[in-house]
Amino acid sequence: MAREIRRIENAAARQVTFSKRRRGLFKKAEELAVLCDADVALIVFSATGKLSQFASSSMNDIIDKYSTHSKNLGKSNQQPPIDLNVEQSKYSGLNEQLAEASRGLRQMRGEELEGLSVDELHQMERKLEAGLHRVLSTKDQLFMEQINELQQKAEFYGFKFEQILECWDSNLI
Amino acid sequence: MAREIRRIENAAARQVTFSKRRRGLFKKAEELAVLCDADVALIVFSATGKLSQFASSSMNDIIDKYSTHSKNLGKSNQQPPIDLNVEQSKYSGLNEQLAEASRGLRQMRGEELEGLSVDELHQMERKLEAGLHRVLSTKDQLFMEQINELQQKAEFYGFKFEQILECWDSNLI
DNA sequence: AACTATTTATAAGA
DNA sequence: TTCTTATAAATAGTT
Repeated sequence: MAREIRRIENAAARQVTFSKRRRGLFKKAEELAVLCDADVALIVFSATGKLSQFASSSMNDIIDKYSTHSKNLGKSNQQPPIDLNVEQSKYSGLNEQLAEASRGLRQMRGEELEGLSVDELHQMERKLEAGLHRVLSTKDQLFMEQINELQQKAEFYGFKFEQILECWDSNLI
Repeated sequence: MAREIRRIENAAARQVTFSKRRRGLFKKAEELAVLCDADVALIVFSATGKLSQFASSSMNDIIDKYSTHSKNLGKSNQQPPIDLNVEQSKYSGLNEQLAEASRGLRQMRGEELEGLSVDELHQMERKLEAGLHRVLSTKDQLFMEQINELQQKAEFYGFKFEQILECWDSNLI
């Protein structure tokens, strides 16, 4: 049953549909970006105000490019004080790598199984497991690196900030 | 006919796919906005630089809302003082969850396969895949949350730091 | 969350 | 580009 495209009145149903469709939408946004080499930014606020976002490169870059393109002399008064664009682009690169790895697993799985012997199936299982572990550890490592970097950044600025406040309190400045 | 999600090398095919999928993506973006009362902004630059956009309300409003949301720096010291221990404990909780999920997958795999029919093996493959995807997305989400938090923290302190340096330079303090 | 019946999207070919 | 059609993917309704 095709559903009419108008606001779902029942709040619970609306929430369920939101979850399902949001996932689908983000997936397709990423697919478009990868398949067609497009630059895609997607921002979604739920009815309750929760933000989800996707950007194939850096969200800030895309928004800037958009602002220029649409001749919008507008504000965009925000430019990150520290270099967070670097973090973001690094992160989307990570997404690509993960997509790649997952694709590999999917391919490995996708081969026709009907013709194979039990032994061959067993081997395939092993390959699958090996692939899974490679994916998980690659991913772990990348995430870890990024988290460490951000943590250091937070620590650094946090430290500087505290330091300055201390001086301030002591009337050193 | 499933197509691998990687850049389409043939330019003509890429263009055709871009047209088709872009249409689909915009349609779904609008449907999500209407059905679920969400605020949605979608910006797409083709590989050749052409802009397409959709916004369920005003693009500028959504971008502003996004900017505020993703870097809520403006107001005074409302950000929690830096507490990296919290981050770390959260992170180790995450590791536990992952270990758990992986164990589940391994168990699922570990059953004796010799006695099973090809059909049953097929089913097992499907379960494995489903499990893998659940693991990956749970993990993604948790990492994502953590990264966002750290990013905001880094942004906040970075911003404060810059602000203070500016005052300093202007001899305001 | 998981499953299934349908609908929708889309890849390939014309 | 647009149309057609076979197939894959998304999702509405249900459990």
